[in-house]
Amino acid sequence: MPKPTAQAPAPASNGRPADAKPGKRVGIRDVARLAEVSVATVSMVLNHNPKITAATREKVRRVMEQTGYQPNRIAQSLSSKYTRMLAVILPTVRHVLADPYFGELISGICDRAERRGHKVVLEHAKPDWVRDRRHLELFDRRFVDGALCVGFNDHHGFLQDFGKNGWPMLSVNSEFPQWGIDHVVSDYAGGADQVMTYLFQLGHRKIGMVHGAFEIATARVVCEVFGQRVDEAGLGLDNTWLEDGLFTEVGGRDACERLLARHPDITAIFAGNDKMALGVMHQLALMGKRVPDDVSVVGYDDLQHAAFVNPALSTVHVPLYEVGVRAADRLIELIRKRTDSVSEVLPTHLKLRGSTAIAPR
Amino acid sequence: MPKPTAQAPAPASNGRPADAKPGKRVGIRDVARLAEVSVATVSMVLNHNPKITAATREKVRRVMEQTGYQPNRIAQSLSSKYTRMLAVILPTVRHVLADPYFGELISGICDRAERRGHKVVLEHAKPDWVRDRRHLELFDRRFVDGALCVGFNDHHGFLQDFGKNGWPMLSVNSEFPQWGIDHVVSDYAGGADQVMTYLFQLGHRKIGMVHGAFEIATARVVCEVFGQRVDEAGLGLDNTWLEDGLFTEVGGRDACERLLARHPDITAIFAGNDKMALGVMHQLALMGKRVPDDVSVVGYDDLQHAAFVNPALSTVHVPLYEVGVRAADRLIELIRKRTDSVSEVLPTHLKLRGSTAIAPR
DNA sequence: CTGAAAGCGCTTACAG
DNA sequence: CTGAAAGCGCTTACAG
Repeated sequence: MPKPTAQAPAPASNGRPADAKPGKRVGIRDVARLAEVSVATVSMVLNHNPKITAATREKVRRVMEQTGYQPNRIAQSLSSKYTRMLAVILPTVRHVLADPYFGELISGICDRAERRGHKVVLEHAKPDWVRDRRHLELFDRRFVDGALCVGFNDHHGFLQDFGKNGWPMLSVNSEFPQWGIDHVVSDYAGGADQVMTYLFQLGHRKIGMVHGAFEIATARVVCEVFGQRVDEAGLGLDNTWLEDGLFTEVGGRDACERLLARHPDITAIFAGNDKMALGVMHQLALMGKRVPDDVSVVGYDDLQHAAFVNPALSTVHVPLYEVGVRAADRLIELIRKRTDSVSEVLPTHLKLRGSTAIAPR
Repeated sequence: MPKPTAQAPAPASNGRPADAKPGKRVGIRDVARLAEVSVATVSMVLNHNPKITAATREKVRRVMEQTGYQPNRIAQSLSSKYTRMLAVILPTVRHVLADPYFGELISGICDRAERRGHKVVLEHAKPDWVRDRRHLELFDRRFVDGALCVGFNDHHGFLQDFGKNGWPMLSVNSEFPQWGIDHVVSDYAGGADQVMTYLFQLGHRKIGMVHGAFEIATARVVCEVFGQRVDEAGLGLDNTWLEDGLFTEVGGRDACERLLARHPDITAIFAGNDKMALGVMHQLALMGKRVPDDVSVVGYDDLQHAAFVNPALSTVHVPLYEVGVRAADRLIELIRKRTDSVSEVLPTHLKLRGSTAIAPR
């Protein structure tokens, strides 16, 4: 195995210029001295203050480069208003971090935060964490400038605490109209509407809905759209065509079983997320129903996985990564007071694959 | 929907005591004044300095409680040596954050870090991030006190930079003997050994190995154990019984196909991780082989998922969450100089489920 | 056991 | 356009 070369010529990028006192990191005053300007000037160069001449700026820049100077961000934060840190707060669901839904959102958040010079700290909102008001401590003790909350529901009343205390917080891909919380979400109603239009076009009239928990606003929205479209079409489908699938594979499977027991003539099932849709497909296979020949299945989310099942799942594409990106952007604007309220909706669209077909007969 | 009560009696935990100047947060000097001690004393109470009398401590504590005082951690960090932040550095693999392997590790890290008063910041080691030496900036600019690296391999030479600069860093569940990097890992050799012993006991003699990439030390180790045990047993299995499965489902599937094309009489397949094992099982089903009647399959990792496939996967349990916990613990010790070198190995053990059985014939 | 003072390394008015 | 000085909110020797 090739041994790595022990030492590259090593530029002064380790923070110790040849001409600095040994054992001492180079600070802003070293740079000022070497560049023959004041520390205020160096600071202004650092902060892209337009008052500085191009010439001075270059002179200072050169010294910073030569000395490998890196501003101490702790000192910067103490003097300035910002920490340039964002918190991502997650609920304590087992394996949140192993869930592609969260993975996509967080990836988007991290990438954009990084690009805009912010770091991301991860927090789990455990019951005692909230009880001890650690969520406020995040701001009170100046850990972060803002927070992004992902995956919470109506039972998480603590979300209101941020706004009450004037701290920038954004809910990511879930909304809380009852609490007036800023948010960046995707268009769940629009996606559901497209699904219904599409199923009608295919001739489906006996449509079941497997929904997620109603404490989640977006789940309610999807159900409302379902109910509305079904009523408008005069299909006469009552509540027995809706089942709670708990947002899980197993829940979806069981919901499907109940649905078919009641309505063996069902020709299409709309699931509130892809996980439940996979559970539904699993159950249909067990019951000897072919997808899509006998029953069409539509999911919601468009997780990576959904394209690789058999048949590939028709679903609503939710731009999770992009939602994360926009959320980071908007939170930073909120922090800088470039805006004082965020309510952004990103479009969703139908992703047609193999699990849907014309209604039988 | 029940409206949340608008306002609880609200203790002074919002950081603004009734008797403080309005608009000003309570600081250490306010506490000192109200408690009739010096700021030094308050600071010492804050830091559990044993020199402080119980009486004084209580007096100060009471004032802190009444005023809702929270120390500004930016100021604390500037004055002290520590930021109490840890970085978790991840490779740029698409969907790292949606991978249960990483999810478990990171959960362990976050939980323990939190318990020990540390926050976790997430970093993606993109090529240009490393090129711009942002990994060193993490320390140079005092973002964190230490770093935990997860999921890297022999191509990631930048891992050596931390040690060269004296920054605390730990590799989590991967090791780099060639670079002498501190690590907390699980016992891959031991697990592989148990698998081989078990397969021999079941009477298997024609055993195939689907391994992961060799730039990962643990993958090499598993293969070495496989080769060694097979040689010791005098089975005469050459390299044609090994196939690279790329650590993915699809890779495992393809590797299985190649293996069976060459050795149709194979009775057991050992896969280097669960993902590949699932791919193997998938392929076996396609080829009309029954698991475990015709071919036994063993995985490695024991991801949540492995217990829920059909038949449930026999695999090596890797205590990922616990590895994360220990890594956080040891890193903090490294930071506090309680130790100066970490090389910890957590035990693995066989988890027997339905995918293994006595060799046919 | 406690206090007065210096200092951590920056930014930000305020002068010039 | 640049500089001298105060200040951010703590901790840490150093006296007493």
